[in-house]
Amino acid sequence: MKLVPGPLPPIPTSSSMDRLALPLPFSPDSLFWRYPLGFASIGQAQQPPSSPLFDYKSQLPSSLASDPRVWSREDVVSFLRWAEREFDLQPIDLDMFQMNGKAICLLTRTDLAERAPGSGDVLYNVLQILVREANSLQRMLPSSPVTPTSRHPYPLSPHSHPPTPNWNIIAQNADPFQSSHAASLAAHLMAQSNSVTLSPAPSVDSQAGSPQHADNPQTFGHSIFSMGGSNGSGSNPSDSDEDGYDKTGQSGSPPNTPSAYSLPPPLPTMAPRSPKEVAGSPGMFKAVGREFFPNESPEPNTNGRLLWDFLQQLLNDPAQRYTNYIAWKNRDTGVFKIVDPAGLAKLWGIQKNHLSMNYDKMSRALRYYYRVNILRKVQGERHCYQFLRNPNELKNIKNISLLRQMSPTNLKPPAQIVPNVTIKPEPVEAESEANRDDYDEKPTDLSITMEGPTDLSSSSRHVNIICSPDPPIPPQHH
DNA sequence: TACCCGGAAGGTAT
DNA sequence: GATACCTTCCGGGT
Repeated sequence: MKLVPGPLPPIPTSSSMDRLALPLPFSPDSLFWRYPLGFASIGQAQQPPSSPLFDYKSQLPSSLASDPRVWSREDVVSFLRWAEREFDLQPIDLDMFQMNGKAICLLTRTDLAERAPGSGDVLYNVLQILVREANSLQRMLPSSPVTPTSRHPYPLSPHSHPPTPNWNIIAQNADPFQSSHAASLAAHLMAQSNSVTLSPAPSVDSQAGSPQHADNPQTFGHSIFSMGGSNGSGSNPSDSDEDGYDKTGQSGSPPNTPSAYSLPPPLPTMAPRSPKEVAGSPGMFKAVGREFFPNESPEPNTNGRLLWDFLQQLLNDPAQRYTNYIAWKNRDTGVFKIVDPAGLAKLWGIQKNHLSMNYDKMSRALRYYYRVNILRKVQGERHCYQFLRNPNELKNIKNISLLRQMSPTNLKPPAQIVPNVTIKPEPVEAESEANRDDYDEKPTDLSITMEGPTDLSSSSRHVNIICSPDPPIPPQHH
């Protein structure tokens, strides 16, 4: 029986963080992926390395990396079993910890206590110490121009390491995002790192064979949102750990390969939008892009930086981890509902590095789409919108503004292809029918040849659609 | 109060 | 510099 690690300075917590940590698809993983500096360093970055490189680290199973944030799901299990033994903890329900190291590190003390009654504090403290030590070591590494955008599976050894961000700056000029700890964390880190760049998604193939994909067969590291939701259903943030890199810091994949973040396979990556996003990591995105999104892809890559594409990615997440935020009401007709407007806006804000994003602003962007016939509002239903364009079509239209002169294609594919995602909070069957009618009332361009699956909105399915230009129609708005 | 709308101005990237 | 695509702010309506 070891001494239980003593309490550490608490990291900021809030109900939002708690929410983030567990029930929401917006899992902590994404934050680490995007802001891999590590939350534990926030506010502590200026501190000297904390505890004496504590014993636990040396006593950890040899298979475990020193930095718990790089642990895979299996590593987490190993750690928990080790902790059980080491600290004579009550048996831990491993099912409650179907997550990778990054995810478990983001759990609050309360979260851990809930998942491991009687042991949460111990686990929390051990993890915090490990994280802190890892941070300390990394701070001591020479800084590099590499943007913190990249993930940091760096080995803790100072002798071999991939590019390392300057950890010292993390705590400076913090400008907390008020609404939630997660957002605060994002704000902190983004303010320091300018790194909100979404990593490219590994190819589906790259994910194959990974045991963690059982519940999430298609992972693609994508946006922050694509990370496994820690909703208890086994989000698999750990995917990235095995697939994106190995723990030695060597990998065929770029270090920031977030394979843990799952979004539909052909989903585009979020390309850096600003030079500063890539300034620190020359070649990073190019390399990644080449790896995961080879040029042979016939599909224009919108990279998830466009709102409609972003929404599509969330809607079409194979694991349906974002249905707490946005979900199809009728996938066939392109009708979806924003289940959590504020949360979705937050995600979008993080995606775009606009931390003050809210639903009001995001909805303004959605209304912008009215003009170009990408979206329309489902009348009478709050937070319900309808895609008027197939995503493939959109991606193949170089100039979206041209859509102003094009009527919606109004695809209405056979309904049997893709099961609709039902919105959990409220039954929508009747609404779906209503929406279908609503959909039908629009002038419909049927001059479309569809081959293969006729999923209107699934960007994860390659639907070859030949769209003939539609006769101009009067703008629906304006 | 929240949602919804759309004008206007501005920012950033291409 | 032009353009696209928002972002931000706002006044107003429901």
